[in-house]
Amino acid sequence: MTTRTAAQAHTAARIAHREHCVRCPTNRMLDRIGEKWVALIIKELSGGLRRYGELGRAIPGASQKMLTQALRNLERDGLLTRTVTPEVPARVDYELTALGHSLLPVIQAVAQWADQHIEQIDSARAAHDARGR
Amino acid sequence: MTTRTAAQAHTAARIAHREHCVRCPTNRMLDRIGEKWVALIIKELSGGLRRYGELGRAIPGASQKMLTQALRNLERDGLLTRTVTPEVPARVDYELTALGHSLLPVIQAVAQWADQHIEQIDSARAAHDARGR
DNA sequence: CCGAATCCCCACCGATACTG
DNA sequence: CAGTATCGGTGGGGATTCGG
Repeated sequence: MTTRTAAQAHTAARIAHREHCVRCPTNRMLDRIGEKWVALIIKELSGGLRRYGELGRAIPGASQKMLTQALRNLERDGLLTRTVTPEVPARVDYELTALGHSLLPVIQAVAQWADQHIEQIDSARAAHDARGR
Repeated sequence: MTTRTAAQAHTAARIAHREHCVRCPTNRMLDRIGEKWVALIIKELSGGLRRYGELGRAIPGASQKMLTQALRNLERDGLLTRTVTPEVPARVDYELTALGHSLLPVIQAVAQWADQHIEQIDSARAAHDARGR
């Protein structure tokens, strides 16, 4: 296409640039940590090795599918290990790696900030909603 | 329904419990921070007051719609202020509040961890993919 | 007991066009 | 300049069922 609108050219440039933004380490990790149930899994695993069923019971909100998916992603990224013990019934244990442990302080920093400021956020939101409508 | 399967009862219990998980401050903040473009907006705003267009140019990946949506959510939570100056052409400035500034160290902690460990994660993922298939 | 596989919905996000 | 309105595609995530 030799002819295209300015809007299209602008859109193309934005799409190209988005690749960089999305691949930036900070955003990649925020995406990963922000995934559903990931933070809870890491926190639960910080107490040591856990069986699949234990995790499921510790995090009742997660469906089996989501729990498995999150665990697989974390395993893929080298944040935890998955150990299958072929006995009957089957037994699968999950445990944080060194890399996974190194992530704990970060998550705890977020948790601490959240606990300290959640009331401010709630009241700010309430005030904003009350004024706006 | 006086009669329902054990599976249904279990599901109902999980749904009820999920309410607690989702409302936990840590997860709420992770959801908020993990939202698209939020981290980038905060980082950009850490340099001081910015106009809407400046933010748009600084974050070329975000569409107007997403940028506006994210800004409105952050304003609602009291993390930034939105100031309209009625001149021609229109001018709207965004600026972090004290609460918003207090979030900066947390985001930087995540960013720092990501920068330091992104290579480990990439190599772990590459190794995992190479083995698995 | 630990998943894999399947179906399905709707929430999110992007593109485009229009307004004050 | 700074949005709002609207439409459409996509995929995340939940329920359910089947296998080892």
